[in-house]
Amino acid sequence: MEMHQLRYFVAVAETGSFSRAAERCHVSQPSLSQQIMKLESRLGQRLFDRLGRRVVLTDAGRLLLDHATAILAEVEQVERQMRDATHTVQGKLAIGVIPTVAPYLLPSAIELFLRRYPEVEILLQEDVTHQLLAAAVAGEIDLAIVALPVADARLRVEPLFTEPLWLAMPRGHRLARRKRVRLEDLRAERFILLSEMHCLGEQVASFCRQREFEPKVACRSAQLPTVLSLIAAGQGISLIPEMAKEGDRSKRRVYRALADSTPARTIAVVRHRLRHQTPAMRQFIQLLKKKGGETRHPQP
Amino acid sequence: MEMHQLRYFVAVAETGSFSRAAERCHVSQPSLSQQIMKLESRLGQRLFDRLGRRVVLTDAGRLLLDHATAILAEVEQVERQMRDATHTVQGKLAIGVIPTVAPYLLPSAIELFLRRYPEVEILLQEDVTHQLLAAAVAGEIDLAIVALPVADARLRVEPLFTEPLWLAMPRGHRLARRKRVRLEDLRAERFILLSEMHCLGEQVASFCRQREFEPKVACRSAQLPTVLSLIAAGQGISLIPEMAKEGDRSKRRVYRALADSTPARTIAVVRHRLRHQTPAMRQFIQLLKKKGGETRHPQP
DNA sequence: TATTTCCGATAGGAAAAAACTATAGTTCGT
DNA sequence: ACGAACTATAGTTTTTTCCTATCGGAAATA
Repeated sequence: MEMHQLRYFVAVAETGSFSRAAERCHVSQPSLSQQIMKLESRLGQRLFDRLGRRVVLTDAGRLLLDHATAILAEVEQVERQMRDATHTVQGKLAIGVIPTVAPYLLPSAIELFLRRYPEVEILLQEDVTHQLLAAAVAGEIDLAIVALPVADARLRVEPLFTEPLWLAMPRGHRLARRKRVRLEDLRAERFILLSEMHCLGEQVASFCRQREFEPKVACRSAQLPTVLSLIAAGQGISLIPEMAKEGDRSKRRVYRALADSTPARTIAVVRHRLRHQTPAMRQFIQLLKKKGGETRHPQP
Repeated sequence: MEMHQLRYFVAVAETGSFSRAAERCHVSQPSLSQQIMKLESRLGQRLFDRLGRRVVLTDAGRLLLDHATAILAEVEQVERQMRDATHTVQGKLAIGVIPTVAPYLLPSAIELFLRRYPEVEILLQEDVTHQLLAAAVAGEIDLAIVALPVADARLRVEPLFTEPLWLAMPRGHRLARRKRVRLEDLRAERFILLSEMHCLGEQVASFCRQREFEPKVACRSAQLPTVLSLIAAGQGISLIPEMAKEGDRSKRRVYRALADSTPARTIAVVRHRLRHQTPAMRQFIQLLKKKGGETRHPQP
């Protein structure tokens, strides 16, 4: 049962004539007759009674007509939709975000985006970098928002912005009194870090190691709010991304920049190098860039 | 957009691989790849992202997948239905019947038939012979139940049964006293006939003319119940088919057979000579024959 | 009734489409 | 870096579809 056979069939049913149907379908009458006969033999049913000059549907033909018109209508609809889809921002958009970015950057970005493009359905996946990169490689998500570095030849990395990490400590901490805090001053401090799964945990640790001291780790937590709570409770200090600092409305913590060397992280969009880019993807990335540029320091 | 392209497309989407899809579809991998590419160019959209070893749907592909599976499911369904239809008594059955037969023969026949074959939908058309024959020729009805003679080379005529016409008169009529009524006795009577449109009207008139007398027509009515009422009211006599006589529960009319020559009419099924016969048609005709044979005199 | 017209089916050959084999060019895991 | 796995390309063959010409039957016309 082929599509053109259904087209010919409907044409005959509607015109009541093989000749007129052939004309309408821009084929010769014998070609059309053959295709109808082929369809009939495939279905094991006569579809038309050839009553001399007139051609009428058999009962089987009437049954087929309903389905045939439905099928052709669906085909037409999907073809139209596909043509529209070329330039329309629509469809599903699967985004992966790391947990130390998700709650600060995404809600407002998604709200803005959906207001502008209500035809898009966003599927959000929050997970650690490793998982997100695997998902991007596997094609399970359209794009991942993670922190650099990302080293995978299969992925295309596009930096969005760089934000500083702030030294966070409890209100009344000895370092909080100083105007300028140097890295050296942190040697004696106990650090509260995220678990090794989270890139931010490792970033802070490796930042310290690069400056040649091994941070004393008081505790490794699974999520940033817990880290902040522990800091407020006086259990230690940490380096906190600016977007988290700005979201922090509590008076129990204070933030200081490091005077001598500024730790920072760069947030980037990552997608599969071979993945086709839909208008929705393009627009969303553009929005993220704009949003990053507004409040933070963009970086090439 | 061809059916096999949709089949290939769904196979790739489900297996996540061109090679495995080709295997499933029993074609070579290059053939399948080409058809997918052809489909993509026809729709103006990439359907899959070829991510090295893995193949995943694009957004457009996801959209198409929904429609494609729906279309293929409908195709499969209709093919199954068509195969069943070969031997199943089902579908629509358009029947035409003349008014002097319809109310007596059809209700019980249809009820019996539908109880046996509930999958059939019967469309009843009640009209005079001329119209019914035209409808049969045009293929608008599957079969017509009319009275003979029918002279049209395009139609196939199958007699069902022959039934006598009874002389009907008002209770207390002078002829009602006689045991045997002869044709000769009718010369003086006034006849109540159906209009010329109805075959029965002409049949009675021509029956008389064949016996070489012109009936005196008191009135020509549009339907048989009216004729019966007028007879009861003493306005005249008529010749009434046996099936109408048997349906007559009134005491105000009496019926007599004609002694010398028995007028009769033969009821037949008529259908287009070239029309394909469905199981439903075959079964319905068989039922009519059986029904006719039970109560009346079948005729070859 | 004979004739013309209309229309679908058939026959045979041409064109188009889809299939295959072989192989090139990637990607990706070891 | 090598080899296995996979898709794309090239060139050819097979299958399918389409066309022209014509037949044959049915219906309208003369």
